[in-house]
Amino acid sequence: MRTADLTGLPEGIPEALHDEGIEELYPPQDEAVEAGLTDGESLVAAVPTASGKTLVAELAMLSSVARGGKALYIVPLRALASEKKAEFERWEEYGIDVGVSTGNYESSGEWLSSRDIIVATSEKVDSLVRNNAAWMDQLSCVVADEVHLVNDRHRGPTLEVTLAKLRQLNPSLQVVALSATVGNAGEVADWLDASLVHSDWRPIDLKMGVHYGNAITFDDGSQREVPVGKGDRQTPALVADALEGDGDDDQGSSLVFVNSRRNAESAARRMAGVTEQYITGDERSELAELAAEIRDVSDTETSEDLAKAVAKGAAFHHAGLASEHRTLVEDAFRDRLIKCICATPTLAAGVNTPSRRVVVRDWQRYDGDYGGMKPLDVLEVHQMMGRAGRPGLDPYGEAVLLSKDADSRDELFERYIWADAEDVHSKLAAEPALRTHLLATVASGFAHTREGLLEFLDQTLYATQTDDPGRLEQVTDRVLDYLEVNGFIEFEDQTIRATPVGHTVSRLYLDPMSAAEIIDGLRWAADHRTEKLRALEGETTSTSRSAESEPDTTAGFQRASDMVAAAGDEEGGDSAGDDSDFESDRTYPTTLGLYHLVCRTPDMYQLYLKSGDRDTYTELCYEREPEFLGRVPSEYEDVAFEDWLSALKTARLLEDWSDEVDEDRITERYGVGPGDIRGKVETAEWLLGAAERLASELDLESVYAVREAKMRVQYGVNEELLDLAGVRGVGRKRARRLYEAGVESRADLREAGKSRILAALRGRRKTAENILEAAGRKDPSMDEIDESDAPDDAVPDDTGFETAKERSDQQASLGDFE
DNA sequence: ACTGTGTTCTTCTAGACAGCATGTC
DNA sequence: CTAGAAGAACACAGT
Repeated sequence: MRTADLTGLPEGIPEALHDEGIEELYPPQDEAVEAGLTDGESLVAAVPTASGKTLVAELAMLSSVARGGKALYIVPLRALASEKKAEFERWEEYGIDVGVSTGNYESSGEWLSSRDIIVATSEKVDSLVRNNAAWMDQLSCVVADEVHLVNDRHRGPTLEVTLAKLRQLNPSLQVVALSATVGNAGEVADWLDASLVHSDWRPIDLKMGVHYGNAITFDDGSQREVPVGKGDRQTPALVADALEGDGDDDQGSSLVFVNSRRNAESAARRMAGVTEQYITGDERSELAELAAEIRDVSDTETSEDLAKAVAKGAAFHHAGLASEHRTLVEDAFRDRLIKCICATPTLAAGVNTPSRRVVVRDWQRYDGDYGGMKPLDVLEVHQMMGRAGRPGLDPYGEAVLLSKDADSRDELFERYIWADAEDVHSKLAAEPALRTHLLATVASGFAHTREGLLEFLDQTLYATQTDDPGRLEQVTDRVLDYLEVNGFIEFEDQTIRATPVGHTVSRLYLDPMSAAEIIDGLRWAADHRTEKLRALEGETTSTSRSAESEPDTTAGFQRASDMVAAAGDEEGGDSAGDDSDFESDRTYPTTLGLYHLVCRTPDMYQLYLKSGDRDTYTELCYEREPEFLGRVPSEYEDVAFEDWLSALKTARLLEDWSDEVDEDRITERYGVGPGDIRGKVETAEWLLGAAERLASELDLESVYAVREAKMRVQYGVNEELLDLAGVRGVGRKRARRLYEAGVESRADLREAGKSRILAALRGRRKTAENILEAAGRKDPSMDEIDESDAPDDAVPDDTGFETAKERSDQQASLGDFE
């Protein structure tokens, strides 16, 4: 079918498609339209990546909007949300408004109700449903991208439940599910009452093969000679070969998939030696600029290593990178500046980065539960291989697996090249999944009885797949029991109701188990407050940081210790008995205690204990025993002790971060990348926010301590900098510099001498002006201000509460400010 | 003394969603 | 039982 003949789309769109060069629909797209895609019919499209799935989605959404509806596009990753948004925004000139909603980003401007197309992650959609977002019932079309993720143990159930809820809200909803080619796409289609388009067609040919000896053998029987130099260097040979091209061909980029971060980094280092020989003079200087940008992102070893590789035209890519790093690398690869990326599976599922050649170097990955190296799923390998072939650049894409002997070559053909992808299976019956979703289902009124819940669950993929409905019932009963025991729901005859806390937990998007842990911890703290404060007071260890000085901080910001008197006659303080008048300047619970509390929650992904860590953190555990909220498990008897230590390690990372320890040092100390720090901090921020909310709802005096802990991770600063760091344009480093220069608060920013401020900001006039403006200064202009006019006493020594060591720590961390 | 090469031993392991509420003198 | 690569540490031979 020709795009010009499409009907039911908003005016001008068929012509616009034509102008984009899309004159004819691809066969699978054609099939989709035949199946009623533009008439509001539901559809499951199981087709390879890059075979025009997005257009299928667009046709459905646009026609739905043309009929006066509203469309939702569900993505699995935040990064994909912004990618899709950018793509859909080209319809804005035809009157289509696009909005995004993810945890960390929401479209500016009008509220989402006014948008025609909304892009969101599945969790965000779930959350919006829980919070009864106003526009939910206006939806007429929902697109679920990468629907095969229902197979995912952790995140699959969310997608599944969310789709079920959306369909229950609007039974005539058009559901368009986009999936990779999976074994049982038909089952998914049955579940969604949708027709199925199943196809292996792709616009660019994909040749899959195995490299063994001195040649690649492809699935079409052809061979390509790729001699390997001595020393078993298959990957470099393949990367070099792709760059040689076929003469008239364009230089070919390569994507190399490996199974660990370390392997990605070391492979990139080696590939840099190859790509280096194929870059032109112009490219070299562009790459040098890019390398400088990368160094700018973060001042860590990871960043430095990446910059070094990039300068030579190669890069690595994994979740330890800061997201800015990832974007820089992905963009430069798409612009053909970077010739080779060595990546962990992040890249296979992430944003679109097509490549001439894909090398799947490692097809096994360590799996602790499995007990060794586990072969990757066919689906996963297919997704990696599907990245081969750049539209408009390559005549075909090549995906190559590596083997060292003839046997494994045959095995690889068998296992991955000739094989169909596995079936997807709902993971909904797992207890952790049901814990959250049953509570949410009750709390947001989708069901009020046990039978109602089971009826609702009957609309999920799990129900269409299972032949043992009893199992779901069993787990449901166990979970309901758990939820009742923990006070999140209550039974009244046959009806189930969410308690007020239950409602809050559901809306906060917490795993009920996390909420229970947090509530227990905070209550425990209330009960043991005096006793623990005494213990802490008796100590003179180096941990007394939070016991200092007057808070000259934000208005309305109260110390927990200020609350003691007020709390004296309240419930929370009572259990401490007659001791409630115990005086202390110390904040309780401490930040470490709170960080540990949220770190041992199932919503936090903990750091691994490496060799030696066990001893280090066991020692730390005894040292700071009074700070922990709840009983400390026994080192010798408790199996949970390991986990508890991992949580402690994670909590320590957060403590370092909020003690202004330099990023570089943190990455080194904990063996993580800059991206990991950001991730942990973000999660902690969210969980502490939730804890704050719970504490205030349960009338626990620890709200203020929790709030302080949250703000300190959020900005990554000590308490005295909280006010400054709240100013836009002032981060942890600038805040510390300003403070050291005697500018200690937002008010000081408005009043202090400009030359002093300018000097503290290293003479950056523009940033100084922006900051002053953000702080609300009337005359932010830095014209004619000379930083050298700053008075000599620019660094008043009023930070006496710090130990000498901490101080030098901080200064070391500031030395590299830039 | 320095350097290159081979051998053994230790170490370590992918990814990433979510709340809330907006600001100022 | 259901791992294997990287890199450090070490040993040794050649110059």
